[in-house]
Amino acid sequence: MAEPPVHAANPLRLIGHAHRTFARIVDAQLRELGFAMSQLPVLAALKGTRALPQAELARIAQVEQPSMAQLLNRMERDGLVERKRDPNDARSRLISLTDTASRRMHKGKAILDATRDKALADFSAADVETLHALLLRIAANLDRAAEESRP
Amino acid sequence: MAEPPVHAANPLRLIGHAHRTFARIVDAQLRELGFAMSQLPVLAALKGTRALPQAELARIAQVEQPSMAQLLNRMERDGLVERKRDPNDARSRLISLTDTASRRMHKGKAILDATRDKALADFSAADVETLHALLLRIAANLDRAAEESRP
DNA sequence: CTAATTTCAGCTCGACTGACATCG
DNA sequence: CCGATGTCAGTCTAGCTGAAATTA
Repeated sequence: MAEPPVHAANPLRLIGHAHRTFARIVDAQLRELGFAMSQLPVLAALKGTRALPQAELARIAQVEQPSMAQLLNRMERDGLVERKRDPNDARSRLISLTDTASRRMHKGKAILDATRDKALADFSAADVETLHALLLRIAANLDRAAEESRP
Repeated sequence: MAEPPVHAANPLRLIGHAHRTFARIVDAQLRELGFAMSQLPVLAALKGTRALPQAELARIAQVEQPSMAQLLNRMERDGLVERKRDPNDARSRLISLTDTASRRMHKGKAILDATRDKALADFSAADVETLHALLLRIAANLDRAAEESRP
């Protein structure tokens, strides 16, 4: 007994497993392009608009600010983004995409979408809608819980 | 414009966000007890049964073997588990809980369950069932996709 | 003086690769 | 001797917290 994986009625465990597997598949394919999954929200946010400060990117990607700083360090190292001093605020540095990142990013998006489609292969439109609605409720509940514990 | 988080019709992004938020909340509370969320599957698997080899724990917790080895290193360092040589197989070492871990783990489980209940606060039993079924399908699709890319 | 922005240091968790030992 | 199995060692992402430095 107690042999099968212990999902035991906890959807949150399944959520974690799905997330890790998805990231593993996507990252393996993106690596050949010099990208990573975590970078895609940054690329998408910067594509087509003006340069943005680090804190704004952290807010958009929904990660903590130091996590975004580390991510941008790697992206700068890999030639995907540039940091330029903000002429109006010496504390701030504005992030913008390099040309190569700008040119290559649509391929990354395609990989992400293709893998998402595999994950949802046998889903009807109604299934996707149902799942999305349930996940939105969970996310809202958790965001509220997180906010309550750190006021 | 372009202000809202970019969930943009991708349930996998919502899954990632839910997973991180959940882990952050649970870990913050478990830290006060000297636990971490990732350790709970190990504690649960070892509670009440015989000692198990590392590879078996990795299978149960659904992480790769080196990840489990690292996790057990930290748990051994913190006095939660012990490794003893397997008398029947000199390659293998059997993992078992220490008394203190055994005594404290129910509190950890309680925290996990309480946070799960917050996440699913407004869910009916049918909602939970529906979500679970949808997630199982996604997990199966992704596991298949992962297996195909690494044969 | 206070608040905002970024940076730095240190930690956990997970993945991967490659090596090594041992079993059958 | 050989293939399979169990473990270990090293490196890399990606996230977190907490604290310091700079400047508005």
